[in-house]
Amino acid sequence: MYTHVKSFVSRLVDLSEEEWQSAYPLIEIRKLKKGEFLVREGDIAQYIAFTQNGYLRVFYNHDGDEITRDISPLHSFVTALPSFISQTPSFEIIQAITDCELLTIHRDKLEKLYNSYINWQKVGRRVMEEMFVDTQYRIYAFITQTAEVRYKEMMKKFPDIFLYVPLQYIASYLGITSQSLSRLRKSIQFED
Amino acid sequence: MYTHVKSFVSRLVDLSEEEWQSAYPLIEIRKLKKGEFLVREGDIAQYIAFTQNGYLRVFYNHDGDEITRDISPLHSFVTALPSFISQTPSFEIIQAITDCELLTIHRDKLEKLYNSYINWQKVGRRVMEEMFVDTQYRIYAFITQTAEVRYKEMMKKFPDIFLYVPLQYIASYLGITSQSLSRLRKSIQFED
DNA sequence: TTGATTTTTTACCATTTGTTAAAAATATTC
DNA sequence: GAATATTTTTAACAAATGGTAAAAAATCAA
Repeated sequence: MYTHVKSFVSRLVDLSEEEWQSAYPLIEIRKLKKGEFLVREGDIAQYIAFTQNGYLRVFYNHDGDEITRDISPLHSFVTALPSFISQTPSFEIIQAITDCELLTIHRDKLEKLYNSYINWQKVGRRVMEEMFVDTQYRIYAFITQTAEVRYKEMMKKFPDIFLYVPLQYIASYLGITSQSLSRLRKSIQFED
Repeated sequence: MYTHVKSFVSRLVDLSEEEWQSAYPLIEIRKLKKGEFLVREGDIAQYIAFTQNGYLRVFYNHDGDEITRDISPLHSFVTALPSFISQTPSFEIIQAITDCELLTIHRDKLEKLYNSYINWQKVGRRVMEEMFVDTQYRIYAFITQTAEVRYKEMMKKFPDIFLYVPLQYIASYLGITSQSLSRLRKSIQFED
């Protein structure tokens, strides 16, 4: 049940059995059908989710376009952080790209867990550090790489995502239009 | 002395006088002349810095080009995080753009502080959350905005940086060449 | 399966940004 | 202050990506 989240967290902080036991009762399992929403625009994000199964995308509406900030890798944490932190209405939307099974924890319960165990507080910090570093690398990619290189790197890093996620979302994640991605894919086709 | 860092941290977590007192002895003041380095390529980042005064840039060498990932706003935390976290040689370089006065804390002492006070652990988490959210906004900007808009937004948000920081670093931060920035500035000149 | 809807591809032209090289402006050093 | 080095600007052309429109392909729903 908790295998994936345990191995994710254990990589960052070594938690005692007691610390784990105190967390389990706080976790709620939530299933989303493809297309369903975890957070709608204007909602206050109450949950952080771990993707036990399936893929989520985080996006927002920008002049009628949906801008994809994130496509969650399998077995990773996802939330609309600006809303989750400050409990303000979310501009970010979280939607299931495929059927999903999520382990979620409510903000208030997480806060309590953080305040009861210094090690859980540490998990929160370490997870954030990792997410920050990942995002930094993505910024470096935007500065130094063409869309073609970003696309190829993404295929290498997340091959599974390409099996399940519509290209239009991938295009937006890469910072280009779906037409540009299509052209780019065509030109790659003839390379090898 | 600690006014700026205290107001930065207090915005995130409410710390007791005792918690502050335990932190002060760990802080080392470090002055850098313009051009000096806080972290060199290959160093292991041992310190996190708070810019009491002056501006730092974080960059790395990419095929002979210096790619600027960050120009630190006044009164903010700076470190080469990938190296700092994992204590591996840093590809990121931190250099003083102007004369700087930094409040620094050594990694081991910070780790001890984190492990002694749940509230300091919380500060670490909250700082990371903020940095992550800021970086997300920057990614949104890369996806949705032209370099011209990114430049204008940057001028609005950090007008002081333009007084002290060479344009070539700003260009790199914006993800364009200094030639493009120059052209862009010229075209803006005649708008109003 | 068929018809409707959504997604992806194609094509053409416009815009943005990169590349290279040189000139001009500014800062640094002796 | 003159000489040198560095930074910024300019220009012409090249490459990458966007915008628009429409067709083709794939997917979904009745």
